[in-house]
Amino acid sequence: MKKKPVSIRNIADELKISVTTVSFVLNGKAKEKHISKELTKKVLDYAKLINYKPNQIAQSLRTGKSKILVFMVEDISNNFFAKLARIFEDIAYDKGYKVIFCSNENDDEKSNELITLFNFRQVDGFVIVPSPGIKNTIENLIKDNIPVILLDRFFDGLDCNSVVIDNEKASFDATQHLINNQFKNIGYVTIAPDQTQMEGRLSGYLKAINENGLTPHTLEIPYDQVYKGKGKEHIRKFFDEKKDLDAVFFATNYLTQTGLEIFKENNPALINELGIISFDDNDMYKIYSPTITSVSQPLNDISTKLMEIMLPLLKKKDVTETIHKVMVNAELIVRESSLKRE
Amino acid sequence: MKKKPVSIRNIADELKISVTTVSFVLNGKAKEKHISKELTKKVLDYAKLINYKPNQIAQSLRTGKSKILVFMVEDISNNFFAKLARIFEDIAYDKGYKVIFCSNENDDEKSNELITLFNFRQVDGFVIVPSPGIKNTIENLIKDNIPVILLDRFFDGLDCNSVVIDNEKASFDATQHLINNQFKNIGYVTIAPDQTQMEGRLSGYLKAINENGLTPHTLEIPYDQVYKGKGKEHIRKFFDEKKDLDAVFFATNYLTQTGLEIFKENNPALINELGIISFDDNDMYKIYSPTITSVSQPLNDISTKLMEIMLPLLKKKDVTETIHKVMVNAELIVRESSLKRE
DNA sequence: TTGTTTTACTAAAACGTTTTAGTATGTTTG
DNA sequence: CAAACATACTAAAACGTTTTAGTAAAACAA
Repeated sequence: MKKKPVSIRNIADELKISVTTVSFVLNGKAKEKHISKELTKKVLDYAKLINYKPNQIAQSLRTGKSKILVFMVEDISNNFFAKLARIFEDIAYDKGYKVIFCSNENDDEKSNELITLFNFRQVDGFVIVPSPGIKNTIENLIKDNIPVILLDRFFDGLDCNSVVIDNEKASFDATQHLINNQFKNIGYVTIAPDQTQMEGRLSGYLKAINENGLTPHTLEIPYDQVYKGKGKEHIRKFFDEKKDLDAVFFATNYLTQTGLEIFKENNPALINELGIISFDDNDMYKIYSPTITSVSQPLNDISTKLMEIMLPLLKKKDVTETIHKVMVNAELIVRESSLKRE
Repeated sequence: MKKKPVSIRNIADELKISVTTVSFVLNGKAKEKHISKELTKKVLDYAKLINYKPNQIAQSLRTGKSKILVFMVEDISNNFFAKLARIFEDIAYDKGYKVIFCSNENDDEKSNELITLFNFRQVDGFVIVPSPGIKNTIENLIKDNIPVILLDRFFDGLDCNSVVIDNEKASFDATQHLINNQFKNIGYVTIAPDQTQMEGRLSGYLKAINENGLTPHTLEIPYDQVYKGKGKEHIRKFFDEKKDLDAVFFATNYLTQTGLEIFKENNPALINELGIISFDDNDMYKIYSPTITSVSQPLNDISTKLMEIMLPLLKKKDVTETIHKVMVNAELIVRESSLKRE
């Protein structure tokens, strides 16, 4: 049966000293607390011998720190978030933190529910890909002095740490790249741009289109339509109506996949003429026919940045002391689909 | 600044009763402990009013239960595992459990490290996709009476709960399907079959080949080669040497992607003649050209089964009382790549 | 009336730590 | 030679629960 793990008490009893002393030694405060070298060594040796590991729960209760971080994304099974999570996980474990992942489906109610749940269960910090309507909840977290970093998108007018990519620039560059490759009628398919990341992507596209004196062709699909699986119909209709498009820029990975599905069904030949760029990369894009050009977010940089901000934040008494708003650059991975082909 | 959350003590003080009474009421033991209806109602109402949420850490310390489950897979950013995780997460939260995901990279050392870490941090249960050499560690967990369910693969001769698919059947059916479609020289590309799931897949293939009087053509890539990125070279060499193959069955998702990459580079036309089946589905397979036939694992069934086994296990005093070894059937999703095309 | 049972509640211990506020020595210092 | 300080350690409280082992009063039984 389950054997009881050794406690600090066992060590104290065995060595006939107090738990206080053992605790001091184990926490590296031997010097500061004037514990003699010999005793310190004895404690350390014995602790090692019996393979003592502190009970994290007891530690948490006493210190108020759980050593747990929450990493809340839209959908953990989405390739982009999964990859991010994987890297974040590695760094966190290294630093002695556990990570709880969860998916909010970009839904406010679910977001609020999860945040409340975890906040009451005393997690130490949050990384959050926020759904559109939780500005208030985030504000309250900050008021409660809980470390929060927003990821992928943020709220205008809210002073909160964030790590995002420069969506406007990435989108501008991608669009300009299509234009440089002789595409003239470039469509843009997006979900409703009511969040900062989508707003940035749209304005980057429009800026490039305008600067080059071209005409914009945009399709904005309401978010609920996408989740109801109606996205495909909208996109199909868009292409039916815009017969003269020679290129299309999909603002998310999911939209690209839906778009490719439609091309395959309706007009397989088209795919080899049309210029195509996808926001967010996918392992399969490099082996598709044609290979698909994509805007790739630097996953490693993002995760590393998140931790660089989070770790000092966890130590602070006042999380509003310094706010970091980090913007990293995405990379355009040029493949066949964005080049004029004969 | 951070306001202290309300505790059971606040309720007791406010209502001028003991914490014991409050605790009883809050735990639904009012009846059993003879707390009067009126007082019970008063407590409940007041708790609701001040939005009391118990401190989980204190509960954990007292009860020895953390309400945390560990879900350890090979790589959480792998589509198959990510999807599984997502479903498991949902069910777990529903039941009041949090889930910590982690990736062991199919490496024994990393597996052992993570299991030790979490075991000492008193998690309530494990779902583990085991790396090849941790039979012993798993055995020890069971001896310590910790709930464990193995996922995707298991160990021969170890009495441990497990949820796996019927790999042999799935693989046999897939191979037979190729044969039924007039393919005669069917190659099989796998990583080293030293784990039960790979063993099953290989033997299913061989069985179908033998029953039909065909010749097997197998490539077994050692695991370390794959992780070193040498997988591609092995596969390329295999196809160079086996010019007469008319079909190929890839035993994992990753191998399929590598294979497609090679076809694309070496002989793009081939891909439209060759019979191709992939073990494990991918969102992109249905929009590839040709669409790729795959063996798809029933993610929902698997996650549901895991929870069905886990929940009662968490209540038991003796986890070896009943062992569940569940085998679910995979589904062959037939697409263009496995049909003879002209 | 006395004893037993039931009802309605509570005091205090326990979980395993950390930390505050000590004590009892020995060593300097003026 | 007393006062101050440094050294080496410890008792006990605290974190917020759950649970055991009660108690006091009311109800019932003989």
